[in-house]
Amino acid sequence: MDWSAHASECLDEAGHRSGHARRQVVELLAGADCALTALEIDRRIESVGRASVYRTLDRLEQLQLIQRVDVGGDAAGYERVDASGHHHHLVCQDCGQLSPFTSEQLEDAIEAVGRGSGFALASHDVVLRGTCPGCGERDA
Amino acid sequence: MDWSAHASECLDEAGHRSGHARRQVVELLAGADCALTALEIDRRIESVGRASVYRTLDRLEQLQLIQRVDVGGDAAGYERVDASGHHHHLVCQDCGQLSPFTSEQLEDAIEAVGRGSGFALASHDVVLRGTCPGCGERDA
DNA sequence: ATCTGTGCAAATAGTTTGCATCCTC
DNA sequence: GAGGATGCAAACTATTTGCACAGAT
Repeated sequence: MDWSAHASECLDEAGHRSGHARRQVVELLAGADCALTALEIDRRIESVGRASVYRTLDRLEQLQLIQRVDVGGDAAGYERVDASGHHHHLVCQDCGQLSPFTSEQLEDAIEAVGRGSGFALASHDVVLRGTCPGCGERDA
Repeated sequence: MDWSAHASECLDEAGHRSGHARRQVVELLAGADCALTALEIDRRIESVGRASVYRTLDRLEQLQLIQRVDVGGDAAGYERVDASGHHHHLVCQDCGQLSPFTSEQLEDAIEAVGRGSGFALASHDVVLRGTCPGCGERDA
């Protein structure tokens, strides 16, 4: 089952109804490569009110079907949470492009911090900023 | 030399002048335990316009004397960059408290990701969210 | 039929900008 | 004295809320 079907099911089980706005937002997120901001989503979908985009994102986040990603810009990004894999983000300071990465070593280190801190960790974000290969070449 | 003197010096060298607002913002940040938002700073300082707070924060960030910290709330936090040490943040989802931590293992893992990605890393943020020991106890 | 989802418009919150004035160098 | 720093108020951007109505169950 793909994410969009899974998301719809979870929303239904949580007692939410399926409207036209919700379907479109879920659809878009299902096909997205990486995080999208609420405004990007709103712009890409005709005939859906901005408020509905925000409300749908809230519900999805509450159910942990999507995750908020703060990469330092003005607007918050949202991307689906895949059962398959958890990832983090590299942000290019020049072109603004967002690329995902994974690192077991990193996850291990975070887990160790959690154990040492006494906090019961629920989630975590890692954002690396720098110059991507493409932009680095251009400058050189 | 403490941070506030260092910051003033850097600002001067960058060609900025020292006014009453700048002095107060630097002073506050120098004594802060962890990140403060622009609005917190504004509220804590009488007789300084909000715009001056933002402008001073911009200049400090540009010179890398402070660092912006996004912990997921609505407002961005700012905290001084100490030569001594670089740290990250644990956020309690219940009480909202922010605590700093350091981890060499984590820094190593990040460096490794940088090498593997082709990105020239400039900076990075790590935010861990969970329940702090105090709030965990209270719930139990 | 009921009660939630939706769209619009207005309200809010954080941040930025324009401009006249003050004050540092 | 010149030019940056400051404060105020207005502008802006992202996000939230109130409300009437359409639509899902």
